[in-house]
Amino acid sequence: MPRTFDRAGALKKLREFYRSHHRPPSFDEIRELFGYRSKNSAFWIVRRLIESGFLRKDPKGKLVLDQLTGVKLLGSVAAGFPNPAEEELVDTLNLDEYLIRHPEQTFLVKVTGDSMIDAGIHEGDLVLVERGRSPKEGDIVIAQVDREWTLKYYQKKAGRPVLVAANVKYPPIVPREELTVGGVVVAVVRKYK
Amino acid sequence: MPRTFDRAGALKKLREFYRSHHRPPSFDEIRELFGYRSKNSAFWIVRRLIESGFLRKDPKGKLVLDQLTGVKLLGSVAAGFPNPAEEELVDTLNLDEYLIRHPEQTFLVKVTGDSMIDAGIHEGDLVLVERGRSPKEGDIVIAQVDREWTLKYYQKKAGRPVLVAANVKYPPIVPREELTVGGVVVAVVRKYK
DNA sequence: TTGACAATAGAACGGTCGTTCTATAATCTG
DNA sequence: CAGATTATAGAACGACCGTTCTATTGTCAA
Repeated sequence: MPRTFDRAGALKKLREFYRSHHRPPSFDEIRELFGYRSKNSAFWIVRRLIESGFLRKDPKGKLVLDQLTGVKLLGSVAAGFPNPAEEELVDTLNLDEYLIRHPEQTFLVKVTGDSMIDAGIHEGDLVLVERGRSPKEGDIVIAQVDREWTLKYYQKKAGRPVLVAANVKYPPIVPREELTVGGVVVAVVRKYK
Repeated sequence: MPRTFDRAGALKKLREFYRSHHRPPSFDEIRELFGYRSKNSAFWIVRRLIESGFLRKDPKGKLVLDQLTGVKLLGSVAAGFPNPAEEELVDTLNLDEYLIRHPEQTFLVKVTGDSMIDAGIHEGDLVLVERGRSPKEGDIVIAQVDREWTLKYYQKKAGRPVLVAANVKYPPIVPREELTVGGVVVAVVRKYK
């Protein structure tokens, strides 16, 4: 192993392995990945990567490739456009970990209709909904109205809950009976094309 | 091991291990996870889970817990609100895998300003940008205008590229010189609170 | 060309891996 | 209660794991 070598390329290979296998590679698999004939060479690659802080090990000695599933988070648009090639990145973000706090109570729902259009939630978007959380005023909730489930702002008027659409076309809804809230919207995801 | 046992609870434990360790547990770790004193018990748990299709193994015999990092995707809102406890779920989705096709060329940028508000992209949202892709008409791009980077629709007028905001406040921009496109927006992510 | 050093190969180690086998304990059945 | 059945324990296996050691090859400078 050279003192300096292609760290980016090496990490890329490990990342790809992790992405497709959902586990870190063994040293023998690393050997194969890099085309060596001796496991020892893989050992040195890993050693160098650990020394330079790009890799680490468990208390149990297992390789940990966290941060390798994430995507680079750069600064804001207006703040000037940083070059991702250079190391000006603010952070590395795993979208699942970033958005989902309680995986067991969270699920995705596809949005139909335009009742929340002014809140920037369009038809076809996916909303991340967390169940079992009591909504606060201003939260967007998924609630049952007339046997139908819809997205609405959760508001209060004279102590009673009111469902308000983010669209002038739809009037506020004051539930007559008990209001059934399916969950609170914690995030919106829109994929183009 | 009973013929029927708490599959949901078992999977939850394995899921939690995977989430925190970023690798599948060994049989000894499974034993510990479930409070047994013999690895053999862990072996039977795994066997049952594989038999019932909740777990599988590599060609190399390693445990694969894919789909365990994801979040349940249910039907659409208007289509009625399915109960996630029941097995009516449409799919299980890993957000990273769903949104990011080319991890190396993709990065996140935080949005400032309101130039794309009518496209449902608000200040504070994160946009997933893919570099090195030539924009098609109608794509949202991150482009350089007067030394500043902004989000705009990419349009063509008389064969020449035009940048159009999704906000009547901002007039279309016809670049005088070469248009520098930093990337194409492939997704929008908004997190509440 | 020779010597020094870096990079890779290859063999060998103890440890942990997944798995199987047999033994014991717990539970059920009649 | 007896006997059968099931669940767990515990020991043992070969295979592969990460690691270390030594040998070989390759590269460069003098």
